[in-house]
Order: sequence, then structure tokens, then C-alpha cells
Amino acid sequence: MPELPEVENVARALRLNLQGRRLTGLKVRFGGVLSQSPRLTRQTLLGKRLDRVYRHGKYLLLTFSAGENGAERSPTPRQLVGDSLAADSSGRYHAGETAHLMIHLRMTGQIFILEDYRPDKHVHLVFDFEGLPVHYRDIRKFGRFTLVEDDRAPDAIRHIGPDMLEIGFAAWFDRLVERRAPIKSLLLDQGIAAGLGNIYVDEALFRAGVHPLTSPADLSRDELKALFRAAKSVLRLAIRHGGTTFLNFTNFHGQPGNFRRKLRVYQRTGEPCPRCGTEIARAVVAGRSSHYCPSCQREA
DNA sequence: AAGATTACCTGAAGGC
DNA sequence: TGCCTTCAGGTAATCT
Repeated sequence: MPELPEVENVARALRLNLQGRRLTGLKVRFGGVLSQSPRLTRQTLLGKRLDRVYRHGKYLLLTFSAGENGAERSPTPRQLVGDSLAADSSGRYHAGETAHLMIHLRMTGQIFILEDYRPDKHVHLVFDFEGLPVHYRDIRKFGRFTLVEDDRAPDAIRHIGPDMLEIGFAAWFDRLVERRAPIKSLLLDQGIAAGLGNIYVDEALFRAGVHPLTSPADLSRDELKALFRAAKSVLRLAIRHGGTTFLNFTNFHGQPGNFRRKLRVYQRTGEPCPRCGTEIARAVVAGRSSHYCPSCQREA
């Protein structure tokens, strides 16, 4: 399940392998993962060069430019003032010099960079970057590829809060402290800060010793600070370990991310708490299965 | 009006 | 070639 660390690994792999390459082909096997029509998507992107890969929370944003041979990679002044895709009154996009593609992998989206890969029925898109095939595979078809107008503040994600790795404690505290929902719901709320999903929320709560049902009002500023730091550190640690899903872009051997064995409570119901030995419990919070130690994480 | 619930999908797992 | 239910969770839409 791609959360911030998995998406960050995708972003890094895309930069390493595709940045500077031209998109020369796009095969659409299932158009449902595209927000716009296959025709418009091709018309907008084909022939352009991938200039920049940006991640915000769990979103990827790819910027393409006309990319003529020998052209500079750095943005031109026109791009800096926001000249990119423009929508007319009918909402249609014009394919200008630059184009922006927003991607969300949702639950089961995977992007492969494998030269010898035979697409199965779950492969919905096949990109061709000057001979390098890139596959989009998504078992549950929740993922979306969306052409957007502006690479800095796309309307589609304007409601998303600051990235969890970039926001500072004071700002995070201000966005969270007046809320009365369980702390787990607030950590999952992408409008407060973007990037945490169910796995890393459970891990952060355990590391900070906070029960998922606790209200922020029942936590001191120091306790919230410890939770904030736990969340950031677990995200950074997971990034370094390649994430928890098996997305793999740094080599061609399909090796999975190896953070799974570092998880302390997530999907470990009934197993002993690594800190005190108490059995890990499971409860539904915010409609999500939540794993915690009843002894280390006391309900306030 | 924030918080809770459901829809979207498919496959795995478990009960019988 | 077993059928059926439940569960998995990110986000948007829809409830209360």
C-alpha cells in the first residue's frame, strides 16, 4: 500500500531512470486509470521530455517540456511565470510547451521499470521512454493519472496539507490542536499533513506510546511533539529501507522493499509487543484496522 | 460542519 | 472448477 515512503522511492527511481528522456509512446490498455481521454493524454504528453519529478504527500507530479534536442533542462522564464497547460472555457486543455501529469497510486498501483516484463491483465498503461518500457500495474484500478494545469498548486490537490516531511512542528500543532477527532483520524487526514497512511500511523503511535483513540486535547504539547517526531522518523526510516511495498525501481531484480520486517505493531495482532511482551491488540478506528500495545499505549 | 460512513475495485483467506 | 462472506485501505462522495 503506497504511502509517503513508497511514493518517495518511486519518485527517486523515476528521476534516476527517466529524467531527461522523451516520452515516445503510450499504450492505454485500460482507460479507467486516466482522468482524461487516452487521445488527449497522448496528444498532451507524447514527444515531450520528462523534466522534473515532484512528490507531495502520496502524490507524484511529473513535469514534461517540449524538450527539443540540445535544449537546456532548466525552466525557461516563460515556465517560471506559469505558462503551461491552459484550460479554455470548455475545460479542455491545450497542449503547450509544458505539461503536468499528476499520479496517485492509491492502494495497489505499481510502476515498473523492467526491460523484460510480460504485461498481465493488471497492466493498464505502458509508457515508452525512448525505448525504455515503463509499466503501470494496478490490481484494484484505484490509481489515477491526471493532466493538471499547474505544477505548483494543482486545483485537484489544493485541499491537501503540507507534506509530512516538510512541515514543522509549530505549524503541524496549529493545524491539529483544535480538532476533536481521535488522533489516529487526524494523522490520517491528508488535509492536516500529507503522507501518512494506515501502516505508518500505527507505527508512529506505537513509537510515541500514544493510544489511537486519544484526543489531542488529552495530550500535552511535549507528547504531541514526541508523536510528531516519531511520525517523521518512521517515514524517513521506511524510505531508507525501500518502503513496505514491493515496488522496485533501483534494480531489475524485483527485490521488495524491506521495511516490512521493521514493523512493530502493524498486522502483528496477537504477537508480543517488542517493548513489553503484552499481546498486540487490534481495534477499528476511523474505519481502519488499528494495531497497538494495550500496555505501552494507554487510552487517556 | 466536522466527523463518520460508504463507494470504488480485486484477490486472499477463512468458514462451512 | 466450491460458494459465500469478510477483509485489505486511499480518497471522494455522501451522509448525520
